[in-house]
Amino acid sequence: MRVNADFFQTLSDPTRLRIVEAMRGRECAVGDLVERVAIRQSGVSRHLRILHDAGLVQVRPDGQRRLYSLRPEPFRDLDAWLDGYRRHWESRLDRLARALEQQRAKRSHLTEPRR
Amino acid sequence: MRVNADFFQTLSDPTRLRIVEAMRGRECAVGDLVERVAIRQSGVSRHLRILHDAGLVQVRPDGQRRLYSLRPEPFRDLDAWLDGYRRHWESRLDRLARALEQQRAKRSHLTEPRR
DNA sequence: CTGTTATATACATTGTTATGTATATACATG
DNA sequence: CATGTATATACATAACAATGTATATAACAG
Repeated sequence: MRVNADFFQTLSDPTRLRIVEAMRGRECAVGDLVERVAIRQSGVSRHLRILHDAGLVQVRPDGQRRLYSLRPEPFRDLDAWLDGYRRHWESRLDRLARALEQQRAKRSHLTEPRR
Repeated sequence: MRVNADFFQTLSDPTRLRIVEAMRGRECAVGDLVERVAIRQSGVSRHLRILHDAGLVQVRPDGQRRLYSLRPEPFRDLDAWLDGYRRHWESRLDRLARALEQQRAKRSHLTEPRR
């Protein structure tokens, strides 16, 4: 999915955004989410429907439950969309330097960027 | 500004998103934007008001015109918000490798002032 | 088959939002 | 000051979105 107004629209509801954040890194049944956000089950199901139609989540049946999880693509797409704005706040080099710094602890054999 | 539902809400209108994208990298007067998006001047002014209230744009008077431009912070904040989801699609190392590749071509140009 | 649990959907309601028209304000120019 | 240009805002309208209640579907347990 490409990033457009509909994508932002999907994340523009507070309850729906809470659902997305609750799903970060884990698979959730509808009932799990009802406990975490302050609305009725019907509301959660509707939000999940919207998220699914928008391609943000995927579903997998598990007995009588349905396990929802985030799909990676939309987030990757949002990251790509942000690329067009990155130069507003830092040069790619700065960004790279920061990434390198974060990385250094784990991987010391990476090439220095400039030189 | 932290990234919350209101932030996404601000970008969730197609016209408003077109305005943001039209302002990418350049300062625009209201009249400039009227030419680019298909609504009346009053509508553009209202959208700019919303973008300004949300902290996405800044204004600078220039005679009888008002020059709008994007503020960097919200985009930086969105990038930081995305951090929490990055591991869904690639490791930081993959990300770094891609950044390095993109950087290689432009590197000398960006660092020229320091040599 | 019956009762129970999990999830989805139809409907009504209420609140919000985008837009155009009309008007106001602010600055510029002569 | 008078006129023109650029931008902002008030108001009315029409479309949309989120929610709860009630109900439907589907799977499971016995």
